[in-house]
Amino acid sequence: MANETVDDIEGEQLRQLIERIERLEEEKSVLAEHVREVYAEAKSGGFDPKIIRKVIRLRKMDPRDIDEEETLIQVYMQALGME
Amino acid sequence: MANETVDDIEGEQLRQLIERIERLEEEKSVLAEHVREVYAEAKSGGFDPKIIRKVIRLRKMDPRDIDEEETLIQVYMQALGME
Amino acid sequence: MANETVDDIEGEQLRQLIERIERLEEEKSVLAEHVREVYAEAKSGGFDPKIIRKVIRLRKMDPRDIDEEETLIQVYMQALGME
Amino acid sequence: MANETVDDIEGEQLRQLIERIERLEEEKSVLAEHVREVYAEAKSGGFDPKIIRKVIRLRKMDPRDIDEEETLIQVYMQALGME
DNA sequence: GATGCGCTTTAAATGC
DNA sequence: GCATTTAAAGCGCATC
Repeated sequence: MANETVDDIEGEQLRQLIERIERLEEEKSVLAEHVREVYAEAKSGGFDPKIIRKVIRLRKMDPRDIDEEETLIQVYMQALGME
Repeated sequence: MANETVDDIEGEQLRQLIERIERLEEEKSVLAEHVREVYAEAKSGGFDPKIIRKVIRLRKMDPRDIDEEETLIQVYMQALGME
Repeated sequence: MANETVDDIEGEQLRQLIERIERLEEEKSVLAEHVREVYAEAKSGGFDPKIIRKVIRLRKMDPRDIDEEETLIQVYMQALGME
Repeated sequence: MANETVDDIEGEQLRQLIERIERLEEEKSVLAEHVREVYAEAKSGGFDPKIIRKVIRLRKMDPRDIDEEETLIQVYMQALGME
């Protein structure tokens, strides 16, 4: 109909924004489910999911940063007399 | 080549599992970025992102559960003399 | 002894800082355990812990802010035709 | 007074439970604030708060578990040809 | 140089 | 008890 109010229009904008978000979140959920399945598959194949997570995190980091951080931890440990 | 060891094979399995996870996580990141963009768009359009998040959460809930929860909160509030 | 190095001193500073943090965190853990116990007690007394958490959150908020937020949610819901 | 209702009594129970929780949470907040202050002090003394957090986490772990985990990560890395 | 804001990570709580 | 989901904290950036 012709007599839409400004509120109708804003309502329509809001609806579209929300539906876009909901659609994207739904897609994220599907992917997250797939990730869980791969971890389950890895576990049943004898791999440790926890370690896999740490390895993936390390692969995302700059090797230089990894070294730097490990070195600092060692320095602090030694300063504490923890070897 | 013919003389792959069991370790090679397991390494290959591990690599494939990890790469599948990394690919899925990358896709999730892209979607998450899109979600952020929609929220930014909503904000620039005068909508409150925080409220939008609450509305989306409410839309996912069973209306019956929403009522039930609100009622209970009211009961507890009154028991506390908080109106 | 007299020949402490600067590193010894820094190590000692670091140790003291870390031990202070660990002590404070330990005290926090004890309190958190007590909180869990009170929730368990409430539950066994027939109260719903989840609702209690929400009530406590509301009690921490400025009543003015609570109203404002609820109003906005209603406005958005109506704009979406969700009643 | 004598004519309290059951609801009054339950309301009183609820109030006491909630106030105990709020009191404990308040104490936790105070301690958390102190923790933040110690980290700030450490930072101004030239220590890296992020590394301190990691060191504290390591100190809470069983050294045996730390070694085991590091070893596994190395094994996985090598299986992936990441050194 | 400090403060608010958004994102990321870590811890807790709920449900199975 | 484990796994998922949710709340909180820390961190970095961008701004004033």
